[in-house]
Amino acid sequence: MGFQESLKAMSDKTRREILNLLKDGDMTAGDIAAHFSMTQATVSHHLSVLKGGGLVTDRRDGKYIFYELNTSVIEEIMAWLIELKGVDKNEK
Amino acid sequence: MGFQESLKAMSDKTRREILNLLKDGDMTAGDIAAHFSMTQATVSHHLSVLKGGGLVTDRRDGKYIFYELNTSVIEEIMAWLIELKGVDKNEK
DNA sequence: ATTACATTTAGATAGACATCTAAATGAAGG
DNA sequence: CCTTCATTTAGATGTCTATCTAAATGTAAT
Repeated sequence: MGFQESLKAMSDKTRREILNLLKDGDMTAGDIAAHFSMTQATVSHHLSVLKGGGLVTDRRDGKYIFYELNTSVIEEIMAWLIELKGVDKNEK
Repeated sequence: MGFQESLKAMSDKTRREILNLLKDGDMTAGDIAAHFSMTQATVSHHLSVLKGGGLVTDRRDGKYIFYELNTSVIEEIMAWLIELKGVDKNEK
């Protein structure tokens, strides 16, 4: 699980929408899938890509599997972007 | 040119390396290509994807074409990430 | 004009990916 | 245990993408 996988995971529209959903609190796989018009299997695939990129974690609670945003990876990406923008070259 | 294209552009390792190169100042297509072991044509393709995502701009100067980082798109992405991290749910 | 140099475009190919249907796993309740 | 519900896994398919070689474009210098 590295940068590559995290950014690949974020680069899909459906997956970004999943992240936006999760922003407001944990959700079950079923509830997440209900927000989309694609198959549950497809959404499950997207969830596993997000998990592979470290952007979400999952936990089982009885019959349900809850997904949760993992913000630490988001911070890593932000750190890279800040570094990329860098100190303005004209400032020195 | 939208979010989708910007993030897709960033989600490739080679292209991220190009962005990192450009961080330290503008470069010609040839100089950029020289940093990689792939064909100049392939690097040119990556540059056009980065351009499509608004992450770089290009300008011709005589024989050479210079590429330059465009930081405004980077800021847009950062804004989304900040929004995504959001106010900590436990804080309310 | 002709040659040389810098870069892109065209066309092809192999591998990756989003999506689907159908089958498998795993947990809870009768 | 057997059924039902929640979710994932397997296998297939069409589309997208990274890469290559070869050809085209654009610019400068002779």
